[in-house]
Amino acid sequence: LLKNQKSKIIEQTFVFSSLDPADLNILSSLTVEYHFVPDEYIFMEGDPSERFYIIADGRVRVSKLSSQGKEVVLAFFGPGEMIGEVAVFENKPYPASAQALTGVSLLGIKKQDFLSFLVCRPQVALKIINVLSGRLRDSQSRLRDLAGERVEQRLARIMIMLSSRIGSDLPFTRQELSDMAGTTTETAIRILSQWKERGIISSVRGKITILDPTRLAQLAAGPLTG
Amino acid sequence: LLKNQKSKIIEQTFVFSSLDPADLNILSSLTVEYHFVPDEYIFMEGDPSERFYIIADGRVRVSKLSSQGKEVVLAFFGPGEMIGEVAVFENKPYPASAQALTGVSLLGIKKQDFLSFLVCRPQVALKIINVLSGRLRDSQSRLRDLAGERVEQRLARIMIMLSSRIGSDLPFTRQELSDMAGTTTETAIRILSQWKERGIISSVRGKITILDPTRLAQLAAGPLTG
DNA sequence: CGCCTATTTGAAAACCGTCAAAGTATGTGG
DNA sequence: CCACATACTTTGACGGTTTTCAAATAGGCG
Repeated sequence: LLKNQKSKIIEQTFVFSSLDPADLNILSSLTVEYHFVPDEYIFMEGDPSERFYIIADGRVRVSKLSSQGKEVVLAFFGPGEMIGEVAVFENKPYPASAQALTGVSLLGIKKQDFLSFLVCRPQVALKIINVLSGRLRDSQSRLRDLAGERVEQRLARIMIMLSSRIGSDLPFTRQELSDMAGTTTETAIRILSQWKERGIISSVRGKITILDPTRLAQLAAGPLTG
Repeated sequence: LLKNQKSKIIEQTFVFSSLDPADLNILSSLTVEYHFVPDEYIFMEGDPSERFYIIADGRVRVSKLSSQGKEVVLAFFGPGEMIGEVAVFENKPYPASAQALTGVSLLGIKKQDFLSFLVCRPQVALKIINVLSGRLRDSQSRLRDLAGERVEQRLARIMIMLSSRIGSDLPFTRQELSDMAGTTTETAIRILSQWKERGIISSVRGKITILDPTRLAQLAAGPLTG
């Protein structure tokens, strides 16, 4: 990839959108390009963290394993988003695994290079604070859901969250949804079957379409409380 | 409080520990002192966020409510830690409620004052990034636990996490523990009773003492897997 | 067509929550 | 100092949600 193309990709991310051309140039010269095929792991939970990545193209799933080997999906990320940054800022191993869902192109930046770059660019630091704050908010909201809400509600909320990001066509299997909601494939299937009967969703293999966002939102809000 | 005393408090926090005396002076002049009695709410989930707080003294519980009104505890904080910063950085309402557990003294800093201060102090911004990264890591680790582990394991992990921060004497009721683990008081009691019989813990009203950290760690790791 | 994966369904059981009741510390006021 | 209120702890029984295990069906792709 040419440095010019790298700059274009970097410029389109939220975190680096305010960089002037000179800084953009410096930053892009610090990046190295990486490619992954579908299902390939970009890094694994516990790996030493050498760099973080900006997603240039494709979709990435970030997950952790429970002690029983059950996969718990933390988040999905797409073009323009960062992954692996928590490990870099804490100077610790990656806290979760990242797996390519599609073909994925990444720009990687070495830990030390980036920290040096950051010290002189408080604007970028503030944007990173912003991104981390948003992720923390999401994460804590999901904590509340997992600790306090029933499976049906959790599934509804996950689907609403996903549809707000990628539209009403959700390219996920029931297993992927159940991993996100912290439940099992079978339970997810049973609940989605009910929804299908009631006309709230339709689905074909590996894809779910939300037909009635209003009723889905009612389900997400909880059982008839008044 | 004298400005000098405020500076001493601020200086002892991780985030502001590297500030030089001049900056320390500026920052402490931006703070206002607040006091809360036990059980009083410092702010509520959904309140507009005007400022964030540094804890000078006392302990604070941060929690969210589920749709059924069940309280889910996100974290406890003590002297030198920040609360309410996510709301400030995102310029959104507080995502959770903060309640004083003991008598609490706080230093509050207005949103806009702090953001202006931060723009010129990248060192502080980097420390904040560090703190947020750590909290995100914790939060995601708890997500994994809630989604993938059994109640006994979650309780064991919570207690280990707490004891690593405040020692082997845990000043919490079973209800507080159950709110942290995302379970009910009764279930927490049943499990802790078993542990007491097995000599892993002892307890008096409102306080639990860990007697056998090794076996507790085994429980946290999960059922005999091999 | 054959293989792999996704979806579906059923039955049984485990885990945990809910409800109810009683016992036990702690502190308060008389 | 005792009585009483309050909050924490304990125990039992029951039931519901969800998981687990098993097996069958169906869609997509080489």
